[in-house]
Amino acid sequence: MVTRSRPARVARSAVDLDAEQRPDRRQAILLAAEKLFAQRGYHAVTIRQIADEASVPLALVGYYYGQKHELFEAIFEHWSPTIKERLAGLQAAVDAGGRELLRHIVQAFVHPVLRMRASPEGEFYALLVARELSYASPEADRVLRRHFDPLAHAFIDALLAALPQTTRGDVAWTYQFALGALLHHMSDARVHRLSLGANTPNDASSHPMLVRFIEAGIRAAIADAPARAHPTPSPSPSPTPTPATSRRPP
Amino acid sequence: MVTRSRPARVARSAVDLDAEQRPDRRQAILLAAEKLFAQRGYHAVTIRQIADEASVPLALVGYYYGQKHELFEAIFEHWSPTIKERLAGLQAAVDAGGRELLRHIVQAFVHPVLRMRASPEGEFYALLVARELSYASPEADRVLRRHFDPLAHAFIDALLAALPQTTRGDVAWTYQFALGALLHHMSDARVHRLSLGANTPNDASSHPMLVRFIEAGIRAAIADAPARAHPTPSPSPSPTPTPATSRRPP
DNA sequence: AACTAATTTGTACAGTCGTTCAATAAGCAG
DNA sequence: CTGCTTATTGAACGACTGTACAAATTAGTT
Repeated sequence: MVTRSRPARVARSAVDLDAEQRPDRRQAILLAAEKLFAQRGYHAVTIRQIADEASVPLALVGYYYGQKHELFEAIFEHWSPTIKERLAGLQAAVDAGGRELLRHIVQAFVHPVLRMRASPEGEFYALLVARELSYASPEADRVLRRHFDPLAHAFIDALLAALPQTTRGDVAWTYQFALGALLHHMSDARVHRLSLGANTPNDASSHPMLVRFIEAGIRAAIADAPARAHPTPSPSPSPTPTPATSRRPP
Repeated sequence: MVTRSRPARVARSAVDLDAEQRPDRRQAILLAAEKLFAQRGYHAVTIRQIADEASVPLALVGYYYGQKHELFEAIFEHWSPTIKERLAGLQAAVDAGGRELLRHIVQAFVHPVLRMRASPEGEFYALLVARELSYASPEADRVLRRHFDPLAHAFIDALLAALPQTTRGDVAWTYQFALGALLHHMSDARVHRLSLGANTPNDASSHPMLVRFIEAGIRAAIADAPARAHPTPSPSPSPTPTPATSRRPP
C-alpha cells in the first residue's frame, strides 16, 4: 500500500488568530486525549473515545493530529514549556544554595510536580507522565529522550555538585529512587485505603514529608557508599558512553 | 444474548498428574502472558501474540484460561505463595528486631523483590507488578486488594510498631514513598543512560543504597512530622473509616 | 460578488480483535 | 475392544480498530 499524500493537518493560523471566539476543538481533542490516556493507558483508549470525550466527530482527530502516536506525542510537546520552567527553578535553587543546597534542589524537583498535579489543567498530564512512560515502547522512549532526559541530567548535575565525594553513577541511582517516590505519589490512589481513611490522595500535608523523605534518603544512600573520589562534575567519567550494553537500539 | 455454557476449562487433574512428562503447554501460556504483559502492557498484547510466544494454537489460550482478564489474574494467583513468604520474612525481621528493627523491616521489604527481579523465573512478574498495577482498572484493583493489600497492611503495622510517636496515616505516606522507589527501581531501564553508562539496570551495588535511601527517608519523614500522639495501632483514628475497606478483616 | 483555503462531517475500507464451536486426537479405566 | 474424559486444533463469527477520503460547510480575502 502506498502512503497517500495527506491533507492539511498543520493548520495553525486560523486557530491562533480567532482564539477564544469559537470553542477551540483542536485543544478539546488534546485535553480529551490527555485525560483518557492518563486514566486508562495509551493502548486502552480508542480514537473514537477521544472524539466522544471532546464532542467532535471522529475524523477531526485525525485531521488535526494525524496518527494516534502523533497525538500522544503532541501532548508532551504541548507541555514542554513547563520543563523549561523546572530548569529555571532548579537554577534558582542552586544559586540560592548555601548550607541547605540539597533541600532546595529537592524542593525544585518536587514542588512544581505537586503543584501541577493539584491544578485542574495539569492533573492528567502528571498522571500520564507517571504511568505511561515506564514502558520501553518507541513512543515512550522518544518522549523521554526528547523532553525528560535534559531535565534529569540537570538535576543529576546539581546533585553531584551539592554532594562532594561521590560519583555520577551513585547520584544517578538516588535520582531514580527519588523519581520513583515522586511518580508513585502522583498516581497513588491507594493511600486512602492503606491508611484506613486517614490520608487523602494528594493532601498537601504529605508534601513536606516527601521532601524530607527524598532529601534524607539521598544523603544516607550517598553517605555510606564506598567513597570513590570524583569531585568534578565533568560529564565523561564513564567507561561506556551508552550504546554498549544497552538492550534497546536507538 | 445468552451466555452459553462454557466447556471444560478447569482441567487440573491430568496436568497435575503427568507433569514434567510432555511439555506443559498450560504453563507455557502463563509464562508467555507474563512476559508480554510485563513488557508491553495488558492492552497492548493480543491473545494471538501470547499463543505465538507460547508456541500453541490460539484456541488453547481460551481453553485453559477463559477470558483475557482471567489470564491476567491467573498470573498473580500463580505467584501468590511468594506473598506468604514475604509475610513470613517480615515476621522474622520483626522478631529479630532489636535496635536495628527499622532496617530489618526495610530489608524484608526490599530484598525479596530484588531477588525476584534478578531471577529468570520472577523477572517479568516483578516488571508486571511495577508497571501494570497503577491503573484504576477493575482488574488491577481486584489484584491489588486480593494479593497486595494484606502485605501492605502488614508492613504498615510493623512500621507503626517500630516508630513510636507517629500515626498510621503518616506511616502510610512513607510506605507509599518507599514502594514508589522500589517499584520504579524494578522497571528502571533509564539509569544506564542517565548515569552516562556507569550503572547497569539491576546491579547489585544499588541494593544497599536503596535500603539506606528508604530507611533514612522514612525516619526523616516521620521525625519532623507534627507529633500527634497516637502510639496505639488502634484502627479508628480517621474521620471517615472508608466504606470500601469492608472486604478486608484485619 | 467570486474565489481560495481551512474546517467539518459522514461514511467506508481493510485489517485485527476476543471469543466461540464443532471436530478430532489422545489418555485412561472398564 | 468400548466408553468417557481431557486435550488440541482449524476455522469462523461479529464487533471494533486506525485510517483515509470525498463531499459539504464555513471563514477570509479580493
